[in-house]
Amino acid sequence: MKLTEAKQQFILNWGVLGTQWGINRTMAQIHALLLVSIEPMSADEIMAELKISRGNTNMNVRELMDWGIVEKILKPGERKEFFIAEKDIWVVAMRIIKERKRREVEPVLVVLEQLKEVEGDKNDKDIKQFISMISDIQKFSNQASKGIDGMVKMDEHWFTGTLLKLFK
Amino acid sequence: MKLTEAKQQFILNWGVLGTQWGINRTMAQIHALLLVSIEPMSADEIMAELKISRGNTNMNVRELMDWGIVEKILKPGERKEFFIAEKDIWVVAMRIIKERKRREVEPVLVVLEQLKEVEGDKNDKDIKQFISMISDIQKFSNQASKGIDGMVKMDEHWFTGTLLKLFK
DNA sequence: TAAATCTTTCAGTAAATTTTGAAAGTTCGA
DNA sequence: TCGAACTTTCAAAATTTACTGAAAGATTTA
Repeated sequence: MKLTEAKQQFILNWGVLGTQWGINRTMAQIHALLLVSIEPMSADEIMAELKISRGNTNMNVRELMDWGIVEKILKPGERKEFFIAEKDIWVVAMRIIKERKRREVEPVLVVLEQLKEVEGDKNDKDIKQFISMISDIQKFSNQASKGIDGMVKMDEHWFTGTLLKLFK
Repeated sequence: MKLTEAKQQFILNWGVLGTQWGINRTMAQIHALLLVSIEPMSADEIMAELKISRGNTNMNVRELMDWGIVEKILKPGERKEFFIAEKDIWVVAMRIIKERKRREVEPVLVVLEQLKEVEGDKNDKDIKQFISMISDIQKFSNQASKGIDGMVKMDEHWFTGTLLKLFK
């Protein structure tokens, strides 16, 4: 398999994985494309490579920047904007996890906290079991958070150097 | 807030969270409903509660059973089938994580392994960076796996007893 | 300040996913 | 072996989500 083809395969697979985890296909593909691209890419190049529209490109690149895993850079003497992805996979993963937690999980936790204040006799069997269920979810969430924090700290230099870091 | 209302809120929120993580809304809602229901529920009861069709109910309950977090039970003398959810949140979470890994992540890892066998000079800058990117993803994936396994073992009795366990 | 070049927005369209409901399938008791 | 009670299937419809492309907005340079 040629390098170009391998990169395409990578992009395609990354797109599918994204879809399954609630991330839109194009966004995941642009991310993959930038991950395997040494040079920063312009919107036009991304459009051409993935065969998508300008609007689509713009929206998803912006979203990737919101997630903090893609950056806009300007080349001296060039009018166009170029984009690069954070190449350190560990950093990428942690940003994604933190962001998803903040955006999606935490709002639910706020609601759960409220739900615990359900009216009625706290000794009532039904109410007891409901509160206990909610508490367990909260406990789980806390444990998971701690686990992840542990992972963040886990040997910060676990990965061997790569050429990719040229862009850091 | 009344218990009934609180349960509804829980179900709704669980549904939204599911959607964001690539799980269909109804499936997440049925799961939530069974989580907060003390008694096993029949398809008819689920349909009525969530206002969904028989077909939809059937498909999603089956899917939940495939994930190993909902079980079918038969009541003696009853023709209908009833369903209960695994109530231990820790067990639920671990099943989901393991299943998603198996179904969604591992197939990608297989592809990645293949992609490392890209043709060409392994000293070529482009090829080097591509392989190194793939390797980093593999390494990350391994570390995460280990981290999760660690969590599984982490104090297996972290949670205090709940009435929910009556159904275990 | 006008024109050229590039970016952003968003209404309309397209694609993907989910849901329905009726028909077919199954099981069981009489 | 019939039919009542229930479950499963799946084509079509509904809904949700993503994408396009043209127009408006911004920025730079001449």
